[in-house]
Amino acid sequence: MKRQGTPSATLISELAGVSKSTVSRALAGNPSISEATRKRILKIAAEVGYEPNAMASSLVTMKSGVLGFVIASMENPFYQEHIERIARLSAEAGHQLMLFQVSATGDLLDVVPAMARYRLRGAIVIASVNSSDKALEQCHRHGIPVVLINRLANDGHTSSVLCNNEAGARVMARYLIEGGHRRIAVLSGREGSIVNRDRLIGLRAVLAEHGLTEVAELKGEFIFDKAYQVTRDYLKARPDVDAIFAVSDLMACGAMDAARDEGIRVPQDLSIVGFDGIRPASWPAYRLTTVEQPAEEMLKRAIELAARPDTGDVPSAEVVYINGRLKIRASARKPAAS
Amino acid sequence: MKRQGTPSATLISELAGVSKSTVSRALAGNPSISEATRKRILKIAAEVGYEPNAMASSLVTMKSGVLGFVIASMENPFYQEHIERIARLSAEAGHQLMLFQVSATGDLLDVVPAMARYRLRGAIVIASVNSSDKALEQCHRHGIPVVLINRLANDGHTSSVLCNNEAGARVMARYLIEGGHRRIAVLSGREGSIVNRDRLIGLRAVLAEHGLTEVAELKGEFIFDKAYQVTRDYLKARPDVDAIFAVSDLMACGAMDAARDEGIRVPQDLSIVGFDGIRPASWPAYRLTTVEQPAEEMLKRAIELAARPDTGDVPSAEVVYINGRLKIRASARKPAAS
DNA sequence: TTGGGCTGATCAAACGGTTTCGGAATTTTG
DNA sequence: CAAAATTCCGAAACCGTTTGATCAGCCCAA
Repeated sequence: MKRQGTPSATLISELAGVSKSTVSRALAGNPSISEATRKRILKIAAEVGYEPNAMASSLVTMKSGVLGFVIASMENPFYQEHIERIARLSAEAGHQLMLFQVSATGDLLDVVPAMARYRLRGAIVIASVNSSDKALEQCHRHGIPVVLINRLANDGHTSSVLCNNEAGARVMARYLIEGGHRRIAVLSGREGSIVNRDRLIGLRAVLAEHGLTEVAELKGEFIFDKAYQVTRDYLKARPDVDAIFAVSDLMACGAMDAARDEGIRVPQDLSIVGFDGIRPASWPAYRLTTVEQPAEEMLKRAIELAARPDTGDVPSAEVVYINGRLKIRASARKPAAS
Repeated sequence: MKRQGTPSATLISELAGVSKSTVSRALAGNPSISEATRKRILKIAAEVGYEPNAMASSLVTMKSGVLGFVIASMENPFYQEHIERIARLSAEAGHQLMLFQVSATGDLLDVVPAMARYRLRGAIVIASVNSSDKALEQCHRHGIPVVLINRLANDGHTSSVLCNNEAGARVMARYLIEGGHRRIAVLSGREGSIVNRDRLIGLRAVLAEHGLTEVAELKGEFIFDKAYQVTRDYLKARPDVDAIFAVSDLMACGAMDAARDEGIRVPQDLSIVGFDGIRPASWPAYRLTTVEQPAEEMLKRAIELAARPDTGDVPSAEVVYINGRLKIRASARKPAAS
């Protein structure tokens, strides 16, 4: 006897001497099945290890329980770290997660056909993937609600959940000011990125309130090596600078390494701060003070939005901002205790 | 007119004035469809943005194109870093990736029902997830070939692909010896882990060849903080030690931070080496010499094994070892140039 | 004229579930 | 005891594909 694969509901029905409708209802907990037969069916199903075929059911019910998660090949560990978080959260919400990867130079458009073929319930797209209007429009045509993380669309369909980057940058900026820093350089990311833009806006707003402007803008492009190199070059000339406000933790770590290699002590000679809350930033080599993105809440909201019950009407796009939290460690001089 | 969702093959067939069988065959490139109608159908399909329903086809063909990737909630960034790699590789191989997450205290068994419901083509399970014999047996009963990464099973069904941990440890050990190190401590991981065991075996074999044994075993449990703490405590007493052989990069980084915080210079006073090839280990803060796991090849092989064409017969389990590569950086004293 | 071999398309039956509708058996009610 | 209500279950249609069987033409040989 060669048993192969998972048994079907039909098999269960034969074993139990009932129809497959009954099996289906029994497993669904439909009250129109007597407790006795329900028990019996469940018992048999458990014995033979029956699991209903998810594809068959989503075929007939016309609804899918799988969410797409679209990532890019990227260096930033922020999203890498939270992929298991989102897997857990979506499992808790009763969804499966399917991964789609677009190359660094590619566009969301590259994976839309695959997403459509699997009739996704919804999709979550992280900031590092390029999502053209055309791609978003196609998703909409295919009936796949998409949620952008730390990015905005203006097509009226796609929702977004973002860390309140501007507000976070403000609190960090104020913290630096209170710590007595006045000559602040910024280590910025890729231009055109919302994350970069809003964090800079927040910083500059606070600086302006104090009649300041940044003393330099170093372009780190969100890349570790680039950030290291550019701040090392900058520091080599011993510029008159108090603090470096890095737009991401990854770049902040690069900057700290640059300072270390230049023999500049952090935070005694120079404060360095970041933004994101990646794991290595907490290591003793860095002890980076930063503002942490509330990844858990962000992803939870994103999942909710991506899996919104289909109300027939076109659900309007939502944009939700969630505040980050200042995490004080040792890489920046602290305000005098008051 | 409210169009919702992706059009079906039936719609295409009506638009083209043919039967849906013809549509199916046309898209499949079946030669029994004339070039003229094939062109016409393809054109219409493209116009309305048709994508075949993957669930419907896998329902009838009885084969699925989705691979499971089972991860654990874990600290080790090694697998985090390569999740996008595996997403890319499986896309190249024509498969989709579905993510399953088991909690740190959980077992593969927790996700087997979900895996079965989606009738996975195969599954790849990384080392940090606990996979009980029962779980593996259930996978087999459900007809899901599973491939373990850096772990072994002995049930005759599940394949494994591993870095050749023992060999890697040997080359690292020889490198240390050639560098003049004689008093070597080991910073070990969780006991019972194959990775830990084989790397220790490799190290000890080479030490024995030179009439040596390790001067201490520090238990880091594969956890950064633990590794930091235990080596810091160890170093505090200024033991007579040449080098620390850490069983993972993550722990090596922790050890380097401990040395730094103890004012011990690396590599002048102490060499520290790791194993894995995680990103932060390459940062200037560490410049860790290590042996890199050949993640690309390992994952590629794993995908091949997990997606092996179903030959009807039970495909026998395979175990493949792939050699790692010594990556020399600055955290260990180098052998004198010969 | 009959028949055989192609070509190009259609029919219908699966695949494994869910759901609507209806029906038999049993119980409650008049 | 008949009628009505209730309980429990089965038959069949359907979801969107694939595929084996079939079939209508057409060309050509016998």
